Amino acid sequence: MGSLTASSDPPVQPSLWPWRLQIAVHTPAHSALGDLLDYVAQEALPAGTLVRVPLGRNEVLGVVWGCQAVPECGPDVAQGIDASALKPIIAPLEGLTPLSAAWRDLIAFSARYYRHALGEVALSALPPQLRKLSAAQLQRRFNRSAHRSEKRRADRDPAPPPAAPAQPAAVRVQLSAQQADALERFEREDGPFLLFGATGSGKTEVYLRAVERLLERDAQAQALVMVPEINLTPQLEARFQERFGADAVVSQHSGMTDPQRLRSWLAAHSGQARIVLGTRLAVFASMPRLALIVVDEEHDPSYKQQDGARYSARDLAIWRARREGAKVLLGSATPSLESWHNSRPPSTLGALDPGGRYRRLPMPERVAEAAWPALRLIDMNQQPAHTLIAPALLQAIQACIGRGEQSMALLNRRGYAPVLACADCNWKSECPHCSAYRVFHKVDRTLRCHHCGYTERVPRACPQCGNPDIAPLGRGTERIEEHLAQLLAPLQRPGGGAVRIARIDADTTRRQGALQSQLASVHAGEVDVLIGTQMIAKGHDFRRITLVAALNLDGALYSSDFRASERLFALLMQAAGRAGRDAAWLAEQGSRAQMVIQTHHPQHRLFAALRAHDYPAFAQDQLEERRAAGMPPFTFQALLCAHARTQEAAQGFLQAVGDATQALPAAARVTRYPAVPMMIQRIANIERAQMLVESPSRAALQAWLAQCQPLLHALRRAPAGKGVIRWLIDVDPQAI
DNA sequence: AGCACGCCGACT
DNA sequence: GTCGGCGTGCTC
Repeated sequence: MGSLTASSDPPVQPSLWPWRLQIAVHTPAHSALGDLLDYVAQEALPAGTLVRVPLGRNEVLGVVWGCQAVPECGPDVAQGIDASALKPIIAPLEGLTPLSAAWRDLIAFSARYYRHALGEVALSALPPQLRKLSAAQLQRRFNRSAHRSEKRRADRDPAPPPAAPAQPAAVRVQLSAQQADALERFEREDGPFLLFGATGSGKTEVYLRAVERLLERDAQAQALVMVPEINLTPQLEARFQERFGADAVVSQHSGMTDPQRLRSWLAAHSGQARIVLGTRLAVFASMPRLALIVVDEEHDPSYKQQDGARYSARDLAIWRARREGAKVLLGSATPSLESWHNSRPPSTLGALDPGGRYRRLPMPERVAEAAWPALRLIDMNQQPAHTLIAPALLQAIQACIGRGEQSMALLNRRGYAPVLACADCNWKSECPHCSAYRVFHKVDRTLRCHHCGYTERVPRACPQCGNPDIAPLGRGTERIEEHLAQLLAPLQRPGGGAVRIARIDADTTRRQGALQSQLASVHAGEVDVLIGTQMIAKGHDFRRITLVAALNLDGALYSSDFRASERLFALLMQAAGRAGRDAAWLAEQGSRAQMVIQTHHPQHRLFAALRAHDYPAFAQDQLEERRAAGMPPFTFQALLCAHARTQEAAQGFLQAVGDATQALPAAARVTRYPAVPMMIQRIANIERAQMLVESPSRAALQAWLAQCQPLLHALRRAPAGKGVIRWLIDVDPQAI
């Protein structure tokens, strides 16, 4: 290991090297390694420097977090580690500005708040190639990207950075009064802001103008714009590039190739990219001159990372904006109840309530007089059992087709049917590895487990009793597609020819670019009826759809998940927004957009609020319920989860941890519930259990979690941890 | 997380 | 007789 010393001076024992560094490397919280590992170096390195270091038998990437001269740090900085055993670093990555203190603070906060190891958060926030490539390969990439930006600068000659709008002002749409208002308040007041804008009210234009003014005002400022899903980045990217030029905008999301990600990361890190567009992972983008963060569709659950390092990109965006003195703008037609509550005006909760910390910017009207669709509920209790599509809905679809208009049907399951069952012996298509049914996919005649991926061909007869009569139960997108095709087969389109039905869901869009091309064919009018999952309700601007139908989204209404109705309302509002976007065209057609919902609970208050497109009424209702029941946002939650060989081991471990926490000083203000199996108890033969903890005080919950973590490590080693594979903590869980 | 070491089943 | 399964332990 001494062979890598940089100079040719007589060799000095590494243990005598004058600098000691604390370095974050990729070690997850459950690995029981400390947050920072100590190394020695011959030269001082500033915090934020990326370095290669030896770890075990490997060479890994690390981020310098601290650096002291050895005489100053004393003998016991690395507790329990013999100072002479410290290894020397291999080398810093040359040609890269160190990561800023603000970036490191964001990482440190995220690690602390979500109870992850610092290094795990830091290293997973960096582009993968930084970790994977050798030093020489990286050097080449750095040089190339520096070269590119230099060339670009030279080309643009004489050229200050690309702040000037690429699009002439005359072409730009005029702002509506409410857009101008919102923008003016955004400029004048301090944030965070919640842009509460109806679907079609022109939120995107407000984002564009906010970014534009920022870039005009400050020749170096950078803006971060986040969207919930990869699918939504291309269209947004197109709009931003049209406005600001292709060079100014880069994207960051997990659908990009590794080289693309490295390039865009470097462009943002160097300050050369003025605008970063991305999904939740972009919240960690290194942006030295960050001045504005936009979180579009802030209510979307996708902002919460659900596996690995769990974090809420929306909440981190708020924190980051405050730390960096940037403005932050959350936008939604159906804000999360948290954000709605945080933006409440003073005194909604009583005379002493000072109101929320956010400013609410309302934009209630849709632009260009896009009308709201008329809402029609179909009571499925009045229909024969197992009706897939009620006659009234079918007639509406037929009428639509007759007028040459498009319709769209939403349901929440892909595949043909969620279960296959034997009528005789009660066999069901359970997954052998998970506590879930395998879904019947008719297209390729398979049974597929949507949790572990286990796939088999559909058996010819019941595997249990040999009965050949096995039947699908319930409905998925494939089945509705087939059913509608049968129902509509006799019908001719106005121009002649059969009705054209298309299906869009995770199965039809698996291929790269498949979604884009399918959407394009809908736009081109090559489709009469579109069937799909929630995917088609999000953000896509269908101009010619006049009928939106929700077939079976009911389950959410009386679900055990207290957030289910909030999500359903958002989905239905979003879906309603898909209909009748092109008002002029509608008027010309002499028709009106409509939304049809099949439901078993037509009396539910959610529908009354939806009919009036009255989100505030719905939110108030929900918030009162949540307050009475002591649920978020009036209380703060976390989940302790354990994965184990057996359910008993998983629950036993959590219970033991829970019992041990009783003695903790922080236990007083925290309510702890018993360990229970997770919603899907077993996935890929791993049993999962969880324990909910709750407190009216965020700080109390944080203190409790901080004290609990050492117990998790200790008990994992004790008899109580026998059979436990891993544990994890989920702060502010999405679903419980 | 990686990656070794280490102790038990079906194969050249 | 070995190749290889993943359980357990270690990394500054």
